[in-house]
Amino acid sequence: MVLCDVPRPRNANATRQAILEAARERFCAESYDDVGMRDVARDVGVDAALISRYFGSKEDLFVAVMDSCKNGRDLMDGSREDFGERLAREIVYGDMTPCEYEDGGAKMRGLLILLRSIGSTKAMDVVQRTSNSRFFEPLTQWIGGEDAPVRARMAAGLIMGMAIGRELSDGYSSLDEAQKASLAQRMARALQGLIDG
Amino acid sequence: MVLCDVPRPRNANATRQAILEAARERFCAESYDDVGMRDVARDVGVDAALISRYFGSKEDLFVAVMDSCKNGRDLMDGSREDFGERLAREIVYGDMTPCEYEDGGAKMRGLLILLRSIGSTKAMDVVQRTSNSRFFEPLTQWIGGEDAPVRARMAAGLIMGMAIGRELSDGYSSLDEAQKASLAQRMARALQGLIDG
DNA sequence: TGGCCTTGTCATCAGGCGTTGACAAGCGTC
DNA sequence: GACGCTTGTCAACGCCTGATGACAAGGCCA
Repeated sequence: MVLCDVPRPRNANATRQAILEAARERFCAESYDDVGMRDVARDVGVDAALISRYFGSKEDLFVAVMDSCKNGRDLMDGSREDFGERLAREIVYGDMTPCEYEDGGAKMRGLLILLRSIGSTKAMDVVQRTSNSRFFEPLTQWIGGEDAPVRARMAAGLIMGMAIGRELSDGYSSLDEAQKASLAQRMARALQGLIDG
Repeated sequence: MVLCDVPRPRNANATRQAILEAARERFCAESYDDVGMRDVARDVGVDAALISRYFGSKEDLFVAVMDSCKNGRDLMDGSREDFGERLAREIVYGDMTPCEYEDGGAKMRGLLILLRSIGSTKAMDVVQRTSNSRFFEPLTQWIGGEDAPVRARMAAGLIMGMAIGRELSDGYSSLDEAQKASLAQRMARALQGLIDG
């Protein structure tokens, strides 16, 4: 989103990194199909051809973006006791759209990117692979114990579904504050129940 | 998917209907962006230009498809007591892909189409409008009682999330039969709990 | 049978996409 | 200061998309 009129110093690593971050923002806000190489290039202030040269193809860029995200595992940062509340708060109240580096909502970013491109045929392979290796499997392992795979699926389903529901209803804008609080509480309880067994 | 080598009898209504059904199958299996007018036309055995003439634009066709689906409300067909079990069974065991008319999985079709195109910027307006008027609002009304909007969001989230999780993990193929049963049971209980209060 | 409205086809358009290879400009090194 | 590698730009390609308007052919009615 930041255009530089003063020419960027010639630095391959920095440019590559800038492309990666711009792409991450784009994939965070739009689906795989809707993100264009030219869009990303414009954000960085660079020619689209450069992206092809640095990353190979659009799909490779997408993979690189996914790899650069602190996927899944971050959801499990913090104590086990308030997992439900943390997640619920993040989804109901957190701002997932701005997508700034290391900031609020950053934890959800990898997941958000997956959800955005979930429908795209072209990205499906990557999405499936990534969601398994970066989301389902770590969550299953983290939950542990009896019936962990099943409980992880349920938790993941609830998390994804609520995140999508939020997108669909524009940040749960039709709910008032009390209702949002109630939603967060219900979600927290449901998630925590799945974690605790 | 059915190609007719013998020329279709000239019948505007029938052709229009055939286009609508072919489009419904396509939108059921692919995202808005991935479905091409030429694909739909080929399925029907007709020229793509005809679709434009009958339906106006691709977006209009998408709207017509959504209108033609028995959305949302169908999820609430049947008794209130086994809502959770019905839905859970549909999602965990039902085949949502074949997408045949009036057959198993048909109830989920409208929802499936929404989920498929959830990431597309071009379809977002229609998706948001439809998911509200055909899914969230009826569900809220059907649940009724105290806190209905919140409980409806939770239920919708769980349904959508589990449906997506299913797509992501290829029909929960990594789970064995016992685990699938456990998943269905957990989901049924969670949903029913939301319905009952 | 001849006319005419309806139904469907065909060629084509403008625009967008990802990608490519040839060229320009910066910058360190000898 | 000139060479040469790196970094970035530019123009173009081939392909695909949704949409349009001119045209062919079926089918009904007089």
